[in-house]
Amino acid sequence: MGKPQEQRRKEIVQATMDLTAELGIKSVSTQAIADKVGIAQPTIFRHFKTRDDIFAAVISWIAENLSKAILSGANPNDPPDEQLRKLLKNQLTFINKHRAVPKVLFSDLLHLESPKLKALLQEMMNGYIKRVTQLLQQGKENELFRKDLDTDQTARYIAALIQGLLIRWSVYEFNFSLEKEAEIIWDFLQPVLKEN
Amino acid sequence: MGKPQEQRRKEIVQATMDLTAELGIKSVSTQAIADKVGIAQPTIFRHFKTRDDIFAAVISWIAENLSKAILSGANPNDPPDEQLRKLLKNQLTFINKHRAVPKVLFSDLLHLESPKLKALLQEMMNGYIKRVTQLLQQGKENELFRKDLDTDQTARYIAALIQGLLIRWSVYEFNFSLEKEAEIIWDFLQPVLKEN
DNA sequence: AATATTTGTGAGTAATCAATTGCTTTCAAG
DNA sequence: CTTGAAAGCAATTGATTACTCACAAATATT
Repeated sequence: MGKPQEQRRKEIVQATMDLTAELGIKSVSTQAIADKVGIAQPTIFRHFKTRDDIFAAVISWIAENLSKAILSGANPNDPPDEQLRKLLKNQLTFINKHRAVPKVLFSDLLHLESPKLKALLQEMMNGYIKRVTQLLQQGKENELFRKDLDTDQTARYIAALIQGLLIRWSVYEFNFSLEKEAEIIWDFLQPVLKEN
Repeated sequence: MGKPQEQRRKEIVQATMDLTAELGIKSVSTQAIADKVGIAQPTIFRHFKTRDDIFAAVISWIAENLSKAILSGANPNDPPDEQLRKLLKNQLTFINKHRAVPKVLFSDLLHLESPKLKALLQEMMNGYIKRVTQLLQQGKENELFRKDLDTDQTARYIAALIQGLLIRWSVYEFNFSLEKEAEIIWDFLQPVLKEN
């Protein structure tokens, strides 16, 4: 017998993410994954029923760890604007380390293909927007943000801004630091959030 | 003999865009295109050397017509802020009519695959950012926009914002009007562009 | 030690798809 | 009316790929 179920599954997910970052999703065949892990191709199917299931596991991994990263160091005693700043920072720091994220998020997967995967992604994005909306709302209540701020709309645009940024990052071969960009985006957002 | 070269090419490009909007790029096979046009699959290759060449033609078509749409009704006598508003409006109105645009723009194509296609896309995006930067610069000079506006940075973020918006539009099955969203985005941007 | 279960593999299957080939039809130019 | 080129097609090819199957080896259970 080889390695125990759980460890192999993690290895496969990790290999899939590495390959995705390098090659793009389309080129990640079960053969390529098997080669990377160092097992035979049919062995993949001992651990995952289908190829889509592998990507489902990848998306779950990302959702889980991104969520952790965003919450880590979130101090409820901080004022909401500081919490939001940290959220953006933590988010981009995490993605900076995982180049597969934009490739998975903005692949053809997402534009139809598997409804199951699409649902997973939508759920993740909804959670993100919900959290940002919450912080914006709190900031409004504490009079840190402008009174007429449309929290829902703004949260969606912040999410859109980040997504667009990730696309550029991915298209231009990760040739700038996402982490640094967090500061710049935060500055960019100030006039939107705060009174004059 | 069938239809003349140029007309068939256009038909193939159009069919490809229609199918892409419906099914996503991955499902657009040369067979599917041929069926839609009403010719045999090998006939496709009388008009295009490879499948990638078809998508190159699609991207060129988009680049050309998006550029036209953006410039159409651009009155150089308008103040720069009004020109920018119209640019966003025209851009989103155009894309609203062509659902293939986000699918092509944010497909796996873009995340490596064909370097030729990637170069085409980058060129298109660069042209867009250049134009926006120009208008921001003019607005600054006319004191319509804040003095400390980083035109380059802001142009990139406006582009990112639009890209993120297109992703949401595509993911949520085009269930809101992009054209209406143009106004909302414009309002959102006001505090960024203008002095308090 | 005997047995059952899990993990592993080599060989293969079936499907998909872009692209080729050889031949036919259509049409315009001379 | 002939001829040559463009446009068309049926049949096929070659490559890729997710997934299966029959069997072997390793490990856990009794």
